[in-house]
Amino acid sequence: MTVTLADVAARAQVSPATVSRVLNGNYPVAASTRERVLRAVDELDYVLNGPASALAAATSDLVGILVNDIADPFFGIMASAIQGEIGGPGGRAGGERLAVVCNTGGSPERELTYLTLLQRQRAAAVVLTGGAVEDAPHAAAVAAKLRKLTEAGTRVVLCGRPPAPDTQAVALTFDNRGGARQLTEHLIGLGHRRLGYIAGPEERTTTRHRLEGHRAALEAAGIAEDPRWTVHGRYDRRSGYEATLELLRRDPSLTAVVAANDSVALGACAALRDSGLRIPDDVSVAGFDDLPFSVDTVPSLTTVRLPLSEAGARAGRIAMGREEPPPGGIATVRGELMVRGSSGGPRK
Amino acid sequence: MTVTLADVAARAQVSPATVSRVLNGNYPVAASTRERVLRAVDELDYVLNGPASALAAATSDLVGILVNDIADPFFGIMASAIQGEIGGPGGRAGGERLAVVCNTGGSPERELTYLTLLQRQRAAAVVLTGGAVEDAPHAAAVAAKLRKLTEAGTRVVLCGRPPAPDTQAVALTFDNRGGARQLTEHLIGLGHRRLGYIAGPEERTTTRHRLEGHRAALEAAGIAEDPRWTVHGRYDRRSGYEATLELLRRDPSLTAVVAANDSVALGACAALRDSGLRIPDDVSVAGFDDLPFSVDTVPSLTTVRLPLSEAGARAGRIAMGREEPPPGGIATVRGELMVRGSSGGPRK
DNA sequence: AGTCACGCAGCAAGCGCTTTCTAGCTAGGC
DNA sequence: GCCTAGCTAGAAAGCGCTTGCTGCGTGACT
Repeated sequence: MTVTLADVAARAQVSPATVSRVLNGNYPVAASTRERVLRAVDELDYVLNGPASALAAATSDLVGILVNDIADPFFGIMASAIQGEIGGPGGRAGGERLAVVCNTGGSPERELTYLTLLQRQRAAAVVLTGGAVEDAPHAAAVAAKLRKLTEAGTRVVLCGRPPAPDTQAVALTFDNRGGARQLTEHLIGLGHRRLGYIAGPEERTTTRHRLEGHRAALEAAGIAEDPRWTVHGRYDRRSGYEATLELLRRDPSLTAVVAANDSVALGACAALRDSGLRIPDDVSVAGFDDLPFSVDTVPSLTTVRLPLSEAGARAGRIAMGREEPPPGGIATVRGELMVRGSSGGPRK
Repeated sequence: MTVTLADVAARAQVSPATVSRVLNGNYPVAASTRERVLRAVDELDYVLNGPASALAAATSDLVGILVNDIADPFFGIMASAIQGEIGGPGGRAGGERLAVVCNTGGSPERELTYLTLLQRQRAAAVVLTGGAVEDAPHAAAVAAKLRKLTEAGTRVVLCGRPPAPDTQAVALTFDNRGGARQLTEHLIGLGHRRLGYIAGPEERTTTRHRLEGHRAALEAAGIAEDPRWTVHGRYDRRSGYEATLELLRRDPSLTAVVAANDSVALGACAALRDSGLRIPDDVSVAGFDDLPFSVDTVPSLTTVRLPLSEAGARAGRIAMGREEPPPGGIATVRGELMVRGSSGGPRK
C-alpha cells in the first residue's frame, strides 16, 4: 500500500541498491539511470522511510534544539537562528535535516527526557540553549547524557549556556556577569546608590551570574549591599510586576530597579507606573537581553544587548560541522550596554 | 558497542520479545519477569533505538508542530500549549512523544518540505498553526500532502488556520474576520471616520480575513473606503513603523490606525510618537492577538484577544486523540475585544 | 481424573533501507 | 588481440525492533 524503495526499483528497472544510491547521491550512478530512477520516484510519489533509513545507516537527520520556554522570544530568536543554519528544509538541497525544537519548560526532568528521546532517535546533533539548572545531581545527569550522546556521534553544542565540564560539548557562553556589571556600573555612574535587583529563579546559572555581576559593580563602587534590595522571581513580566511592588514596600527610597531580563523589566515599569512613580525621573529601570520590544517601551529600555541571533547562527553552524568550534570548545559571547530612556540620574 | 535489546534480553535471561513487551507494556508480562528486565535495562543503561522501533512498528512517536515564525510569541505561545498537551516528556509516563516544532519562516516551500520530512518520519500527528498562504497551487500541494499524511495514519490538526477542504484535517479556526470587525466597530463607535489599516502580507489568509472584517465594519457604518488607507507589510514591528509613516504621508488627517497584529501596532505607536503625535489624543491605535506585552505598552493596547493557549491545548489534545474533534471537523474560535488605553475619541 | 482455558514466554519472520562485496562491461595499453 | 583498469549495477547480509503464532504449564471446571 505504501510505496517502497523496491517499488521504485521495479518501476525504474533497476535494483533497490541503485535507487538508494541515487537518492543519497554518494555513489557513482550513470546519468541515464539516475534520471530513470528519479522519474520513477516522481511518478510513484515515493517518500523515503526515515526510520528505515536511519536504522540501516545508523544515523538520522534529526537535530534537536532544547529551549526553556518557547513562548519567550529570547528562546524563539535563538531557536530561529539555529534552525536557519541547520539548513532545515530550504537550506542547501540534499542535506535536508529536520531541526526540531523541544520545550523543556525549564524542568530538569523534561530536559533529561528530551535528551533521551533525542538519543533514542539517534539525533545528528543537539543544541541546548539558555541557562542551566545548578542542582548538582541534575547537572551530573545531564553531563552524563551529553557524554553518551557525543560518544554515539551526536554533536552537542551549548548556546548561551555555561560549559559542561568533562564533556565534548562545545559551549558558546553569554557573558552575563560582565554585562550585568556594566549595566549596574552605568546606573551607579548616573549617581544611583540604592538599587533594587529583581533576580530570576534561584537555581539557574543565568540568574546567579547576572546577580554576581550586579553585586560586583556595587562592591567596586563601595556600596554596601542590603538584602532587602534583592528579590527572586520568574523570568516573566508578571513576576517583575510583583517583585517591584515588593521592592517598593521594602524600601520606598530606591532610585533604580535592575531586572533579570527585559520581560521582568516590563513588569517593573508597569508596577512603578501603577505606584505613581515616573520613569526615569523617580526611578530608573534596566533590563537585560534587549529583546525586540525593548526599544518600543515608553520610555525605551536601558538594557544589555545579547547577540541572540548571531550566537544561535554560530551554534547552528557548529552543530552542523560547518564551522570550526572555538579553541578549547568554549567561547564567550559578550553583551553590549544599550543606554536608553529608562535610566537617568536619581531624583534629588 | 551500543547496547541493544538483545543484550538486555541476555542479561535478564529472557527473549528479546519479552523485553520489547515490557518496554511497550501492551502485553501481559509476569511481574517478576518485568522487574528483572527493568533492572537489566537500568544496569545496562539501555536506550531504545527509535528508528528501529519505528520501522518495526510502522509508527513513530514524533509529533510535528509547524509554525510560521518561531521568534514570534504568537506562535511560541501556541506551540507551547500544544506541546504541553502532547505530553512530550513529562506527560503521563509511557506515552512519551517527541513534540517538535518546525519553523517554516512563512515559506510555502519549507512548509511542504517539513511536511514531507514528517511524513518520512512517519509522524504520529502534525499540527499546523497560523494563517495559510493563499496561492492556489501551493494550497493544493499542501492539501495533497495532508491527505497523504492522514492516509498513512498521521493525525492532522490545523490550529488558527482555515480548514483544508477535501482533507481529513481537523481545523480550529480563529474568527479573524469577526474579531477585526468588532475592533473597527469599536473605533467607529468612538467617532472615528478616517481609519488607516496596516495589513499583513497580501497572500496570507489571516491578512485577508482581518482586512475583510475591518472593511465590513466600515461599510456597515457607511464609511466609503479610501485605497490610501490600507498599506500592506509584514507581521512585525519594523513593518508597522514604516507603514504608519507611509499612512501619515498619504493622509495626515487619519485619526486611527488599525494594525494587523500587536507587533505591528507597537511599531505604529513608535512611528506616531516619533511624528509628534499623541496616543490616543491625536491618533488611536489598535492591534490584534493580545500578546503578553500588549498590556504593558503605554498607553496599553486596545486589541482583540485570541485564546492562543486554549486553542493550542485543544489542538494538542485532538492531535493525541485525547479529545473528540468538533463535529464536522471544524470549530471556530472567537476573539474578545479588549478595549484599553490606546483607543479614544478622535480629536476635534 | 481428564479437559479446557488461560497466562506467559519464545520463535521467527519481517519492517524498508544501506552498504560491502562481487560481477559484468567497456576502453585503453603493450 | 589479450590483459588490466575503471565504471556501474546487483546480490545479499544485516540494522534493531515488533508481533503473530506456537507452546508450555498451571488452575478451574465437569
